[in-house]
Amino acid sequence: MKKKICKCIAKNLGNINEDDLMKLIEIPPDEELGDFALPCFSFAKIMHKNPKVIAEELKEALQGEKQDLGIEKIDVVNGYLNIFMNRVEYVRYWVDKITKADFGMVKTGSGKTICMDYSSPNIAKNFHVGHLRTTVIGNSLYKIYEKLGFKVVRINHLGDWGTQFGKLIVAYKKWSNKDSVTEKGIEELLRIYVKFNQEAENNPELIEEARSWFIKMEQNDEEAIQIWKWFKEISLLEFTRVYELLGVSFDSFTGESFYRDKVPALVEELKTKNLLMESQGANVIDLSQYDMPPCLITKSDGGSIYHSRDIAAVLFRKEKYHFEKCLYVTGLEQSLHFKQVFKAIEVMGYEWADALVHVPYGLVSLEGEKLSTRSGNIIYAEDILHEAIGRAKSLIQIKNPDLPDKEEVAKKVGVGAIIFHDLFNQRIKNVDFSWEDVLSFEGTTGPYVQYTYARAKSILKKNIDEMIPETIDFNVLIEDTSYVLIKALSGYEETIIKAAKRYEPSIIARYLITVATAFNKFYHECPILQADEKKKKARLVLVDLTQSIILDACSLLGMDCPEEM
RNA sequence: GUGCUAGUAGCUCAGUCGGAUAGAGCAAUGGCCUUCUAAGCCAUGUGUCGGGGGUUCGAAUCCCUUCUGGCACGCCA
Repeated sequence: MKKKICKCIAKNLGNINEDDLMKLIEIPPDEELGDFALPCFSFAKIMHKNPKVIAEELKEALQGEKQDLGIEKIDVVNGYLNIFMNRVEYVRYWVDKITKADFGMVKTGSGKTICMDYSSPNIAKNFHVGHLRTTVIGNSLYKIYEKLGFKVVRINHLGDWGTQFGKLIVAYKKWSNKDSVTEKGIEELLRIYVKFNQEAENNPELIEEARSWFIKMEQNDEEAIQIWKWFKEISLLEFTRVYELLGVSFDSFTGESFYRDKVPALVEELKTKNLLMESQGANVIDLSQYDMPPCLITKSDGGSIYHSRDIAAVLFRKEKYHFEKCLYVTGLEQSLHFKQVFKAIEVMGYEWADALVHVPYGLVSLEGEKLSTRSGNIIYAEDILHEAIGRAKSLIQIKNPDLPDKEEVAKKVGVGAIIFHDLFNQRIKNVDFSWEDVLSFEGTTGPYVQYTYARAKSILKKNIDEMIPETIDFNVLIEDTSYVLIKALSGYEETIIKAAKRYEPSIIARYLITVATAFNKFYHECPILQADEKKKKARLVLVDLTQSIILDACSLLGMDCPEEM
């Protein structure tokens, strides 16, 4: 619709092309100012005319083609050309489009592959609020890209290799035993890890001992590997519980350890390409000409480090998956690390280096303090989820005690609240964790959206015999409240594309609020069951479209919607 | 010190490839359940868009500068 209008305007303006016009045309801030608007100020200079005059001339020029373009009325206000669409035509167009399979969207991904590295918790540590963010953001981006027709490879790049396991082995041998770890699991691992760090402050020899155990691991020492494997299994058990609650899964769990035997080949390649430099006993890639600190490849003790493992990992992924793009959903604090890794790939001569994207998110703190396992200033993902589910359960008890499947609904609502809360603001914002915010179920929250869905579903259920009619009277849907709702629904495809382009699930979350708000107003003002047949039929179609878009958009966030709540 | 990042209503934030009176939610106050789920709807108030320059017909948005918070700057990840 917009395109057709642009074409016509371009024809009349002469020296402006259609694409530029598409960008200029905007949606007015107010319903009373029409459906589309063209500010004519930029033409004033070129044409040496008053913008008002230009707008008037355009208005005249378009008069003849109004009907053809589906335009109802054209106004000129303050140098703006305000275009009012014929509502019946507009409504018909969008209802037709959205009713089609997948809301009539175009699959732009055309099967290309995107690798996504997210969640990636560290073994032997608890899964906390911070991990929740990368997991939920990553999962949503996966759904969004899949929706657009990309093939996404979900990689959980487990933090399962590194000096910390040397520490853990030392700590295990000194302060724990098989039975305690078997019994208490990750909790025990955490306890001895914390103890190690405390002891090491006064006893640096412990660090040396830990380093040598890690070297043993890198040399495939049987005892070291056995303990490490055991710790890994214990950790995965806990992570799996959280993933199941969240409804998140992965295609690959190849973590850092998987790349340990691939680092030597990388070192060779770097040597051949004359990129490796010795510095203070370690091997580095000098990046000073790019104003970056050097990128560490091997430590002075010969061990690999996360830079080199990340480089080895991306080379492997490119080889295996032939990705079009590779995303890393990690904290903003790792920006420099990824800049270095990406630059390393570039200087190694791989022209696809620009396919690597760091998708950063802000830091989570607790009462203004950094999260820290050691000081106990920490909140675990599982606790948050269970707390929210409990909250949902008690609300159901009050608001809808006769509801069947209370447990199931409480789970969907509680988890939905957490996911939505985590995705509602831009990724980059720092978050100071607050129970009050997380457990809020009113206003711009997940439960609000789910509630809206349940309302819509409930209406439809009461009209099972009232099949959604093929032909409806679109005139019913042109009054303001319905029209605003349809306009909101019509923005779905654009919203998904924007969210994908900016790697920003919050755009979907905000969109859902817009749709839900428009629907709740419609719900309040336009009776359906009591309306006459003509109105009832048309409104039911609108309820059905709204319901299906809410459900679909929620799924893009990784959120479930109960049919009743 | 260098770099990255954020600064918009009392609080949490949208809006930032320049455009019409800067918008939501929370909190506060008042109204709406004999009508489709009140986890809802409606109404009311709040702004040096961190400060200062500049570009422009027009700046929260672009450029410069400055202040404040968060973070990162080689043998942890």
